Amino acid sequence: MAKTAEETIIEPVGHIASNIHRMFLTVLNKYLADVDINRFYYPILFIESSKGNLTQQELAGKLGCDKVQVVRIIDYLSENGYVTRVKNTRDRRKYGLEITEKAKNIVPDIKKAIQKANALVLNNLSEKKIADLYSTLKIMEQNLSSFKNQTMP
Amino acid sequence: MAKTAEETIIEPVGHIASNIHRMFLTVLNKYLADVDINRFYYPILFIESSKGNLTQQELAGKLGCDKVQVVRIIDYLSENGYVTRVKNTRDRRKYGLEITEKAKNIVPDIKKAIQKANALVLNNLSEKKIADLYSTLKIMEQNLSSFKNQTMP
DNA sequence: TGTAACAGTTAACAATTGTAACTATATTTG
DNA sequence: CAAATATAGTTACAATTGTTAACTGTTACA
Repeated sequence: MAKTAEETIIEPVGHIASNIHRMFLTVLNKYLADVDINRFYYPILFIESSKGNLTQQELAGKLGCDKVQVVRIIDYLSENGYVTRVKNTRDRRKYGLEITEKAKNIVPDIKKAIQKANALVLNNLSEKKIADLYSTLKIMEQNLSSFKNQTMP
Repeated sequence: MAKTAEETIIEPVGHIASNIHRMFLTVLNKYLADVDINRFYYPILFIESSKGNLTQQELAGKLGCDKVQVVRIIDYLSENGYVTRVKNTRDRRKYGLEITEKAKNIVPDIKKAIQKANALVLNNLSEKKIADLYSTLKIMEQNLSSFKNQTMP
């Protein structure tokens, strides 16, 4: 069946993932060409749905990135008028993230664009294949993040 | 079954892909910590298996990136003594890419590391799930690249 | 011969990421 | 309570990547 390791070049999963990621962003950007930002659409949805009760650390957890990257995301979104930082009065180290009216107006567009881009990339795949894909990707993320939290074996 | 779009935040496939890519590279680098390069392992395998009959353009096609990025890859690999450019005598615009002895020595390590990283990220997944994943990812890549070659619909 | 196409390079700039060191605030603990 | 420690967020730096345009040298072809 399968060739042995010596004969076949196994494509690293990360390499495929990288290509898909890059192309996906290009598609999403074309669908959202009218919006005056060109990235970080997805964090806006989290901030919107959390109704102000979301700190930057929590957002980092949801996005699977580190807190420095979140600072960059929030800087970018607030510079462009989509998000504001609101000091948490109980714990003044924290900020609650809130979206602006400007952001609320484009949330439906973002959702539609993500759906449309997802539909494009998942074209020619059955419902079952798509469900399997998501569950498989989630398992992969877990495998990798549990490795990250280990010392080397 | 599934919630409607208004209720659920659909995670963009590209976002998942990005996280997997980033974590995968970290894993691969840890497995190859002894090697004095920290990226572009995968291109080495292509160059090795092509026995000198591979131009930079062809490599770009195989890797799914553009020729400028290939220049950077080959610059990096040749500066570190893993690859040499050999002028094609028939078409003197082209170079044949060849790997050095130093590279040949680490090819098995690279293959093992990629296998190991793949095995890690694909842990807890059956053979069938893995095969499905690869075929699904390939379909996704095709969907995206056919979009790229279109004018906007 | 002249013109277009191709392979590869260079340069410039924006975007992205990783890391470490830093400020300010809160919590723990002796 | 004071000192040590932890947490939330920021800043700064370095390396990488993406993208585009302009460029050299070579080949194909009309």
